[in-house]
Amino acid sequence: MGRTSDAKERLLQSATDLMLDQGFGAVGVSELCNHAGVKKGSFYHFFESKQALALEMVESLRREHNERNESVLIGPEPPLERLGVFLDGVYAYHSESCAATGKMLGCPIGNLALEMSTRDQVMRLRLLQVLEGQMSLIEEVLREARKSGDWPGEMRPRDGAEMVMSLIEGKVMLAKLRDDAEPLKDLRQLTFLSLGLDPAEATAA
Amino acid sequence: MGRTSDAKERLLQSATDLMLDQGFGAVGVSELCNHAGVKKGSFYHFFESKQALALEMVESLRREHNERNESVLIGPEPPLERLGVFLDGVYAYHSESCAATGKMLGCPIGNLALEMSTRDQVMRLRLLQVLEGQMSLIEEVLREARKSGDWPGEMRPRDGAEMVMSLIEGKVMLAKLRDDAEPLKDLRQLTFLSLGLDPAEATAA
DNA sequence: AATTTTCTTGACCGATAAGTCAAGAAAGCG
DNA sequence: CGCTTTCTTGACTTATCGGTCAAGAAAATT
Repeated sequence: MGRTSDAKERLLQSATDLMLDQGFGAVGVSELCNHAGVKKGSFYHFFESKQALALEMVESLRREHNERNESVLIGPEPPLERLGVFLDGVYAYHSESCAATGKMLGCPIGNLALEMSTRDQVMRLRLLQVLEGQMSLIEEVLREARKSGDWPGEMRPRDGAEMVMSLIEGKVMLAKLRDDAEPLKDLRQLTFLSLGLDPAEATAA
Repeated sequence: MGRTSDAKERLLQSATDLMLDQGFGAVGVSELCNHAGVKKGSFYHFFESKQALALEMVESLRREHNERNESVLIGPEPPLERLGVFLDGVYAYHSESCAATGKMLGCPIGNLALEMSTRDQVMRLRLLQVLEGQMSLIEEVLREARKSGDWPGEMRPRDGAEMVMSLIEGKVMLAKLRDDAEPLKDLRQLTFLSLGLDPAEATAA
């Protein structure tokens, strides 16, 4: 019933394009509308506020993120191999987006987190959810690696997952500050070393 | 010659108070002036732009940061003990500022880095300088630890320093997303484990 | 005391911010 | 076809943004 439109999808796409680069605050509603080829009135037909748009954007980021991560981190392969592929994927992602845009954009979640989480509790909790979801996947991988004997030591899988996540976010921040994705190239090796694993051996396992 | 004033210092102080909480973009010049008890005309007498103010703020952050870090990371104590004290200091800092403000503000440098570094190259390079300075100190500590035999293994001090820094920034981000400084409590232990050290033993060393 | 320099004040600028609204156009449905 | 619902349009509001300016007040210098 009624007219159909893909304006909402275009707005969400423009939001990810612009806000992941410049941040939430630096992108105006008008700018967003221009980029999407939509008039401001239509914007407020689909979203009750700029914040609401951002929340939907995060939700779609979460879905996308989660889908990709699950497809990599869950599977029949040995757990540490899955983790390695995941870590290489982080480098590949940033390397490609860096080459495509000419800028090192950084982590979509991390960027929004540091910009907004002291000012917007709803947003903070959503972003936390995304990160916790990702950590849970890593935790499960580490749990399996412990069980299969691939990951010796006494570090708890939960703590290990937090460590891996922190290492990723920290390194991505460094890469962004250097405007260069190359610092992420050794993410796999660095992470494996931090977990107390021999990278060469763990990859072969 | 001419009138004297501490308005500039008050403005810089207000800037750290407000921008470290809300970010650069979210704090207006007027808000800044109100907080400092200074009229806008005076603001532009001392700073040629809002960006210039922010750059001076970063410079003062750098000095303060560096002073504190040098006093902890350089000294006659065993290198790993110094590193341990430094890491505990990170927790202490955030724990106190969190208790004082009721909010987990996160890393001053990291916050500005993710907000501004894709939009302002000058700011990006300044912030990078601060982080590189901090990493150099850690690198030197690791170099000494390697030399004295306290830190075995083949990880290069430079890579170790990057790892430690990434771990800190990543964990601080997580703490900020959780609005709680407690995740930083085990920063020392976690870092030592990542470096391939037994935390208990390294502390005793 | 007179001069000169520095700082302060408050009114003001154009631009842009997020958000509103009423009227019209397009499509789906009976 | 004709009705109804959904989407689009563009003009509009109010507030705030970063920044300017000219004139005056205060202090240091001579």
